[in-house]
Amino acid sequence: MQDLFSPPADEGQMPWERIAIGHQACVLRGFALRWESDLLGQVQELVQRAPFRHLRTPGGRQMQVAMTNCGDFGWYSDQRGYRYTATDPLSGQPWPPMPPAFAALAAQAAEAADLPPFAPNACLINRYTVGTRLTLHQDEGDARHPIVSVSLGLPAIFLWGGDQRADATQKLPLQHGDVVVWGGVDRMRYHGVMPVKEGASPVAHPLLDGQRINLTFRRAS
DNA sequence: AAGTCTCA
DNA sequence: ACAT
Repeated sequence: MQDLFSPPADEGQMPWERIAIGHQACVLRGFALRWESDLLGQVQELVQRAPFRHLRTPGGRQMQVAMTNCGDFGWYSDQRGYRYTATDPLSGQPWPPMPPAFAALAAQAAEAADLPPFAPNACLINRYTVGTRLTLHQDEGDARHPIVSVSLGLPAIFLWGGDQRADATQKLPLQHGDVVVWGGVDRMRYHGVMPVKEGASPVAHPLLDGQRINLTFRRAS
């Protein structure tokens, strides 16, 4: 078993690139590639304990993105509103614990983004099938800590907006292994995902067959 | 408004 | 623009 907190031996073969998208926000292209095997294996196990499901927004609409969580808290939404829960309302059981490799990736991404030490206690796992989108929104949770967002599988166009919903948006192409980090003054910026287009999966894996999987790390409180 | 529809 |  490999030490999850040490870089793999072939780290030099997996370069990444940092692109600024704000004062305290950036895209880390390819940053998650060296965790690919761990991430996919762990997500498969997590989903058996806490399956993907379509949540309802307070407006009563069903979300296109299917979601589940791991960690001490999970993001949840229903007609009563958004909140973080310690247990999965579907099972009544605590959300599955956050795998050490997840926490390590999130911490190292925040460090690579020149943000203060980050220890997430919530990981939202999103599944986008072809045609699925996510409209502009702000991430809840403790805004003193950043958001780390990991893209796996099909590519997507990330919408990166401002502090107001009506602010102009940039379209950022995200590929398998890319990580977006936003904190500090950029923590509450609106963001979303354009409808995911059909395509060939960049990696042969059941989880990524015709799908995009996104991991979003944060501190709920 | 973490959604969907309609119009220009 | 619109609703729960």
